[in-house]
Amino acid sequence: MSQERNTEEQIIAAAKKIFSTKGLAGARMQDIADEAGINKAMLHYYYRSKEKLFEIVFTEALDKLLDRLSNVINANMPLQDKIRAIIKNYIEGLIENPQLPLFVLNELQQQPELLVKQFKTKPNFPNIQQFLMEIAVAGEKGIIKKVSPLQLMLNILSMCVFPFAAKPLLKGVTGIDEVQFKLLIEERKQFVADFVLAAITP
Amino acid sequence: MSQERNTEEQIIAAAKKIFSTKGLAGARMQDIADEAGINKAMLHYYYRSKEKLFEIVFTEALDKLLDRLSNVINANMPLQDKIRAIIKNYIEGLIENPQLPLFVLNELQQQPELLVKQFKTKPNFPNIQQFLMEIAVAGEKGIIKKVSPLQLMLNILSMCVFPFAAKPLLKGVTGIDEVQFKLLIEERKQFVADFVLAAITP
DNA sequence: CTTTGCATTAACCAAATGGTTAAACTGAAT
DNA sequence: ATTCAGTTTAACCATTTGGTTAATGCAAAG
Repeated sequence: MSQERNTEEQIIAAAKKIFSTKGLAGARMQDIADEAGINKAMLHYYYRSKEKLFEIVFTEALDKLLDRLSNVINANMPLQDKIRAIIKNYIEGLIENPQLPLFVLNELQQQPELLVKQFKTKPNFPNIQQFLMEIAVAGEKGIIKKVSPLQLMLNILSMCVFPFAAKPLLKGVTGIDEVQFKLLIEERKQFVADFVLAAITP
Repeated sequence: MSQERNTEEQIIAAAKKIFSTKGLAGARMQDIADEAGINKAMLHYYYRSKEKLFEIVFTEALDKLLDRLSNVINANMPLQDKIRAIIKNYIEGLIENPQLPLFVLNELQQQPELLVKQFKTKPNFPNIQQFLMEIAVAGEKGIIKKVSPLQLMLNILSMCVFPFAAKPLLKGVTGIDEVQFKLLIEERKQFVADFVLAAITP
């Protein structure tokens, strides 16, 4: 009985929320239990330890970030269109999970091994090499300027992700509120795409 | 006697190192004491509490980030040159403090009030409005394309800062090592500047 | 030499925290 | 109705952690 939702799922949902806002070190098991509306002991009953629970949540988060890339990065379409698609797709994904990047980036800096673990269990990460090659080839063909593929990809990613990571700073420095922030992000899908294409069009 | 360096300074240096790598929640007072080579009680003797110590370190870090911007952002030179200067200057600053952005961004998300506090005590933060106006004017004059000044500034900042925040991810995904990473960053000063100018040149 | 004021340390403390345990509850199968 | 398995809870435990205290060290002033 109790809640209609499965307890395990509720725990994961709660853990996701708490971990992604407070981080591994800052999260308290009690917080997660409260958020899930259950007893603290349940957490250990279903998931042995804080670390185990964290790993599940983190892996899923990182997975979501990488999957979002994979979907478009190796699609079969002209490079320019693909770049537009990547940017649109990625920003839209981040709108749904605004605090994901900072969470993942931060935990990854403190435990880089987590990435290795991810690759071992989920080898379906985006085929970046192929995408980089595509950029190089397009450069040779004169479809776009000759540019360092890695640098270009880094630029694209940077412009998509950074605003979400810097949200509080951005709000504080410019004085914009939540509504304006969302508007800014919405505009950004178009702006960044135009920006990148303008930069690499010969 | 003891060490030649002032104890207070040693504490701050140690706290800076520990806080910026582990964050407020993850840092242990004992770690800081060990790093400084002193007794834990000394930390409380000189700085009342963990929070007080953290605030000093954090404020200094944020200050450094913002100051670095201020220096160039309102200089008196052609916009194109200024953009080049900002990018070069900012990336060089980050090379010296690679983990600063993630530290500041992360703590800022968990306690946005820290920004307000900063503004109260240090009103010398970069005059962004003026810079944005400059971009708008340059757009009107046809010196650069007409673009959203805020979006442009965000793009520039993103491309400078993000690679440092995403360092472990970048290393893990591309397989590059520390040397190659530094090379990549070094190249980036030029690349990002060219990229931006190409994007906004009419 | 003694005093004085700051610096330093070891020992200690209370609260918080991750984790455990044993008992109680629940609903289905016998 | 009883049993039985999985679920849930309250109470408890050991360790960690931020913080305190009382005693000691020590260099300069008297």
